[in-house]
Amino acid sequence: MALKIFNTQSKKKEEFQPLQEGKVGIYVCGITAYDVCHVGHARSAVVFDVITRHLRSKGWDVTYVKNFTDVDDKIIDRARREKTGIGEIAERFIREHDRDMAALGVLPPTFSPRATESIPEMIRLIGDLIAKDLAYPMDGDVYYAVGRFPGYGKLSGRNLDEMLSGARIDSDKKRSPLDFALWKASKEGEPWWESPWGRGRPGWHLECSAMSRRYLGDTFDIHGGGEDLIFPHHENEIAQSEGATGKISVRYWVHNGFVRVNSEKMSKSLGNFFTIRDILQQYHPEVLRFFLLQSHYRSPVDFSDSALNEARQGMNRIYSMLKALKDESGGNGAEAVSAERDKETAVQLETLPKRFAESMDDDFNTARAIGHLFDAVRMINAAMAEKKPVVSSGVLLQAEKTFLGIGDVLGLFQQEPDHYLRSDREREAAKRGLAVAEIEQRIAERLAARKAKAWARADEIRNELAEKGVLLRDGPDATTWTIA
RNA sequence: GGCGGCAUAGCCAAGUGGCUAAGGCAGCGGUCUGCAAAACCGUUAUUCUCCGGUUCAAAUCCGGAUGCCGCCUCCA
Repeated sequence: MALKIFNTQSKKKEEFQPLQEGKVGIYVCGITAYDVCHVGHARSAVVFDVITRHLRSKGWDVTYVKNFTDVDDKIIDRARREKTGIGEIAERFIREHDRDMAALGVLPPTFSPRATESIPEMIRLIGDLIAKDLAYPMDGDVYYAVGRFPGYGKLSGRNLDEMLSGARIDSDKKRSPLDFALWKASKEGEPWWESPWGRGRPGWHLECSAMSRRYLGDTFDIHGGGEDLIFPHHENEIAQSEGATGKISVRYWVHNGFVRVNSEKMSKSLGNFFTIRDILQQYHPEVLRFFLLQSHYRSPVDFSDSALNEARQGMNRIYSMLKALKDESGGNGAEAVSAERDKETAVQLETLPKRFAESMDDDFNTARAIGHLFDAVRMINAAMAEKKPVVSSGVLLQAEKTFLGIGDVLGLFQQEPDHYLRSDREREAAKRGLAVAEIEQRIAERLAARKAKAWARADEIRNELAEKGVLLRDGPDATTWTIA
């Protein structure tokens, strides 16, 4: 099966061929470490985590690089406000970032370079650009001469003249308003490094060119990031990298869509953001992942509590099936007769990984892939619901194995089903200020009433709990509960 | 102002020329159940924002309108 990837530059789905047989290099723009991450960052992280997992599941040896910007105006501002060093600020928020990512089940990249570790590479890159007359020093700064790079605008689909007409002048040091800083002379109290142009620090765009080249080479397979980075950040990266090397730098550009809140982009500047950790207090990390993966990575997603709750219900459906599967395979279904349903289910399960992989190969269509998953859920439930145990232990085991295998690619279903469902109940109960022990006490009372066939009493307790949002489910020998 | 994207059921969301327009959530009817819930079965868009056009054939391609969003300043 051939993998197709939508390339931002060509605006088409293209068949993906790694540069080197069996190996894939992927670079994703990470965060500027000056604050905790919000759900927008979570989307980018989860999307590229799943992309990387899928590439690996295809047998490729993936080198995944995601950087940290650890020197930047915002970091400097914050350090100043908090009367501490930029190193401390960056260190702190890198740690917070790593904590959030771990909680989200995002696998660590192969390399997580920090900008300040590649200053010599950046200085060399600037030197090459100046030598090629693509950059010019000016009073301790160095600027990229955008007009001298012929391909400028090829990623974002803009042309220089149009941009020039709308550009505003933000510095009189630049020859053209579109030129951007490769190196900034350090001002009083700012961090600096020695360079041929004096003490200063690197421009933001330069960092990614230097780091991607250092870890992945002049030309590499995939470069990713949020769609807000297309212009100017990624356009400038192309100008820098390709200007310096004369080679194509990135073969496939991949950009994820935004997380929105009430139809507006979630962002720091709008102030309409939710931090990852706040959301994870209210929802299981897999619910957040599932929510994000239910839409295609290039579409915008609208973030809301009700949307998360819908995702939560969907996850409960799958985990309930997985739990039933476990209960069943440990129980009397083990030596079942091989009925028609059994064969049907087995066939569907055999083809599920293929259908899943095909969806993923079609530009990482997780939404469709998840649809296939639910088809299988219904079938497995149907097989288990038949009166007689018509599903053989082999099929049950296969079902479990298949779901866990697919879960490895999506980063879902990693929990023990029973544990997941219990933690969901407990979390939801806590949100509503309900005590689990009290609920279970009432359920025990009701169970006693039911045994005595005191139905009125039993229903009274059930209604009382239902008013609080606690829904009961009577099993053969126990009553479980969930929250609406 | 320049450039670009999106519009599919009550809500979310796949599908980008031709089989019955996936799937989830919510709802309704049934099976099951002491009654429920869950699960299962059935059902919920003769139609894909609107108006034209191309085609034997369009949600899918083209033109126009309307609405929403993004980038052009830092931003995943």
